[in-house]
Amino acid sequence: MTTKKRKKENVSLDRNSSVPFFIQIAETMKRRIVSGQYNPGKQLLTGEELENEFQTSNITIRKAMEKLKEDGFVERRRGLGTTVSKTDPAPLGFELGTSFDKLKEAIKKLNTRLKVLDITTTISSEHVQNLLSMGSEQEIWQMKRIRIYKGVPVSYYTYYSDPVHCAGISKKDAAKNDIIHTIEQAVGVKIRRVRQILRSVVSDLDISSVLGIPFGAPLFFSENTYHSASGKAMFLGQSYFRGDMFVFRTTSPL
Amino acid sequence: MTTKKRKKENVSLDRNSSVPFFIQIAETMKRRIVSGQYNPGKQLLTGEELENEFQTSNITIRKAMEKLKEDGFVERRRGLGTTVSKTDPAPLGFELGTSFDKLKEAIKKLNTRLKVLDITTTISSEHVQNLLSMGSEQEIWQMKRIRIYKGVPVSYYTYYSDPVHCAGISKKDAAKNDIIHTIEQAVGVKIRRVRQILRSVVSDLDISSVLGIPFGAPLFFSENTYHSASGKAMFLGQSYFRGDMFVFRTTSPL
DNA sequence: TTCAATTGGTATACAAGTATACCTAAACAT
DNA sequence: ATGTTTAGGTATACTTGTATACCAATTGAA
Repeated sequence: MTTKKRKKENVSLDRNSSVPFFIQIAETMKRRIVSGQYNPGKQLLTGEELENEFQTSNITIRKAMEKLKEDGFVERRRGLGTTVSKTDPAPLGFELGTSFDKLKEAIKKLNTRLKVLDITTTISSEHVQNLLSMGSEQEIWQMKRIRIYKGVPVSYYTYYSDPVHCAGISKKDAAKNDIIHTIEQAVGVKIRRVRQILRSVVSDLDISSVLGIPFGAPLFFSENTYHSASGKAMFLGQSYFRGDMFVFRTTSPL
Repeated sequence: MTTKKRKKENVSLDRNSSVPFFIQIAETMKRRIVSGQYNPGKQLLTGEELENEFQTSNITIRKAMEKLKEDGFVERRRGLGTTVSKTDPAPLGFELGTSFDKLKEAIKKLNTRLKVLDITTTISSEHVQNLLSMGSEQEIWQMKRIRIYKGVPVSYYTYYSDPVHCAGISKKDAAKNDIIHTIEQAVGVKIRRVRQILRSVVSDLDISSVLGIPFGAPLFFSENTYHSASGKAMFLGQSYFRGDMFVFRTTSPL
């Protein structure tokens, strides 16, 4: 064996993961390619080097590269090697502002429609009860809807509020873009402050089913509480945004 | 067969996923539990119901429930059923503001230290070159570092800039919290505007290795460009934040 | 032509995930 | 006591992912 290539060797497979090695490798290489770590025009990355880097076998590497080939990221030719073909980063996306008012404004501009999935009143979780300062055995009004862009669901919303005010909200009302306005009118109180938290999470089967995305796909999770002037939380919204379709953008003067 | 329980049946396994069914189910149930969809005190969710809901077999459901049991979310007793035990949501976390200045401020308050992984100059990707308006064959200065909290890496940063200004930046300088200040001094220009985009992504092997998290774990990816008064991008930062440890929070008056 | 490099493939072996079908054990109500 | 409900388990069979150790085919250079 000739010592021609330096070892890299700080990356290793996740042997606790249930995700097959060849998928782990394919995804990792995909990100390296789209982030420009390999010269797109030509050459690079031989099977043997990859076997060494990821400490795995012929077959596993070949399966990984087959997947990259299927997905159109590389071409492979006997005797020549593997060449990077496409280097496209993300496909399409919506850009949203991070502060609530900008988010709302940005979302209005999108050419999307809303579909109400259901409106119910149930006993809800402690977490929701606490956020809305409601009693533990009290029923709560709950509305679920999705946002659809070109026939594709892109985000999923659940809203909670006091049933005594919201019982009269119709499916038609609930399908309107400006849900806060609808609620304000139902509750009879002006919303003066919104508290928003934003998390990065992955999709489980419930969300995958609604949004039609794979299990484990990245998501933004946003939880908003809407407060009256007196500071009381009137209304709670939980939203999931497809990570492959949404980007939050801000420009800050320093 | 008695028709005692209504069908739910809109959720289905992701049969294209490489993640085993029992993991998909366990993760889905975990989220249902922590989001309070099952009464924590007692009862609920029998094996047969789950077999029906997820359209799978005895063994698969049992493996899923074993996993939930291992993770401490349920207890199972023969003849009685499965009871929800803990309902803890997320463990610990940092709260960051979404706008850049708030983020910077929030991060300073954290009791963390920075470790510089390496400083190099290389040919970088088209994407980085474009953002910094540099020539395609031009070398670029690159610095990688991680933020460590109680011995655990929590975020991973890569910075790019023009090598003619940054060549003199030492590892010690690079380990300082206020990297913008360091760069400003090196480049000799005041930064006046920051453009930030925030994405939700999942970890690949490269990031998993650095942050010590599982493959597929959720992450925030933030890309910041730092502009001078003239509008020129002087500096580029790419950051990954552990999704299980960071929350972005804003409060907006309406 | 010959050789080295590189992708592609075969054979064998083992482990894990899953399905089907059936059986066992504990708890409780009647 | 008996039966129902529910978790736990067995047996068999199939598929997929992976490792090891080979071999085959293509390309280009010496």
